[in-house]
Amino acid sequence: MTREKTMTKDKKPTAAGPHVSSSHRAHAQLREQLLRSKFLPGQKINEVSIANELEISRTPLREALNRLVAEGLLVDRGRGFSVPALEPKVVFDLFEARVEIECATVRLACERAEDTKLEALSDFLKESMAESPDASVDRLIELDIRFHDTIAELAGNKVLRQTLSNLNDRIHLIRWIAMEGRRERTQSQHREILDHIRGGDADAAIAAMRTHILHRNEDILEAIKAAYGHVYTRPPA
Amino acid sequence: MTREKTMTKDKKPTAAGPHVSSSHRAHAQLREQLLRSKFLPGQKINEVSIANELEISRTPLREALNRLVAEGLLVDRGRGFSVPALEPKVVFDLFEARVEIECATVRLACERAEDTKLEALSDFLKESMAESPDASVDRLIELDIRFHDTIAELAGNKVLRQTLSNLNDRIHLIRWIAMEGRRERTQSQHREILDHIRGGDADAAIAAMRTHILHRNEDILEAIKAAYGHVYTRPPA
DNA sequence: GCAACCGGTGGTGCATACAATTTGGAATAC
DNA sequence: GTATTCCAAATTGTATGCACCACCGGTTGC
Repeated sequence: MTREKTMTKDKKPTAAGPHVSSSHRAHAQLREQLLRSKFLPGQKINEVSIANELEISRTPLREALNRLVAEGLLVDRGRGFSVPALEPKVVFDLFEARVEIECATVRLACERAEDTKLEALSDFLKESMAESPDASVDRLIELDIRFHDTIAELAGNKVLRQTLSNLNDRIHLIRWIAMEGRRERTQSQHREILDHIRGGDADAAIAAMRTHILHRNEDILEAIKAAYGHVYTRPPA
Repeated sequence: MTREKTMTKDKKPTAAGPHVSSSHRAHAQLREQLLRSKFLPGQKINEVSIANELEISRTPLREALNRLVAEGLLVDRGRGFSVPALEPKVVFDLFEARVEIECATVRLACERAEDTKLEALSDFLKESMAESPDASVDRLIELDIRFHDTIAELAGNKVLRQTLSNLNDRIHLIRWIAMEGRRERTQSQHREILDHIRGGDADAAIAAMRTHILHRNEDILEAIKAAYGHVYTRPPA
């Protein structure tokens, strides 16, 4: 340990906010790192090293790890934790679940979305399209997430929105991989979906959403393969 | 504390199995108690008293609590945990999410269910109907859960199945309340849904499922009210 | 050479200690 | 009687210590 034996007051070195607990920070940071694939699929989690890195003790760290397990971002191995492996069947299931819930969500959004919010979303899409040609993949994913999350918000169901958010976290890497080579398609499909919502044509919106989301098993499998290639050739950073 | 200061070996007093960790047991037991409404909605969780009751220390207990928070069975209050309140809007959202996902699931089950499994489910329903007239509400809920979970199993998507399981946990009390006075209806509706699945008529199966699940806001609101009445007049046991 | 022991080392699961903060209530003032 | 202040007890968040266990390299026996 590089820290003093007993610390008096140093809860949140970064800023002087209203105090965020160590376990909450650990949860947020680890979630971020997992989305960014800082850890390899299937890799075992070493609590001591991560605790040192985050400069906290193992107790709050383990609380964060337990939450991440419940969220499906980590796996409980009976003794210790690990990063979920990229099993094709599981990834299929995740994408299938996402498609179904996302479709139900656009349908609800068609019924409930207020016009002003739809206009705001339209504006957002316009800006996204202007920016997208030379944006980084990270940025594209960010825009993509924002679009879908906004629709979930318009649907007005927090449970569905939260569920989708969780599913998206769990397939973040695959979505990231698949985003390359789909920059254009993504944006125009978003436009199409939104237009159907604005037109109140739920069936068309659902159909567009269904084709928009990665759904063919071959596509998903290809993305999984590319993900392995990406993850195992990345600089250790 | 009633226990000795240092304990040597007493991990699982009940049996001599392959050792289940304290936090896992705590998670399972607390989940059970939460489903059975041992704690009132909105009630604060006292870690010390529960730790004593479960005869474990606060460390594994808090790990279990953190998992339950991620599962939506508890709420994080910044300082400490509490049981979610019975807010109508949230309950609506939970039921709506359940309906949507359950419908998507029957559709998949229609496409994928093997005939032998469908026969088994049919047999199960037959037994249920024989038993149901004089079964306890607990038993009825158990049968109900089993029916729906089997359909999710037939759909062959573990993520959807797990998601449904979680949603059902979170509305367990309301379902329990609503079950009274629906004993007959429930069974015949199950029969109807299954028959549609066997007939391969996805649309009919979905329609039946939609009407089967509590979906009218008035019905849900009424169940919420009854739940309050039930919960606040229960013997402390 | 290979299999079976075995000492040690790293890592996890859990109990406990402790500081900080909140809560409850008694004592006091008005 | 009500409001206020202040102290003690209760409660949470986190660090630390320890016991147990899995793994691993080496040594021994065959």
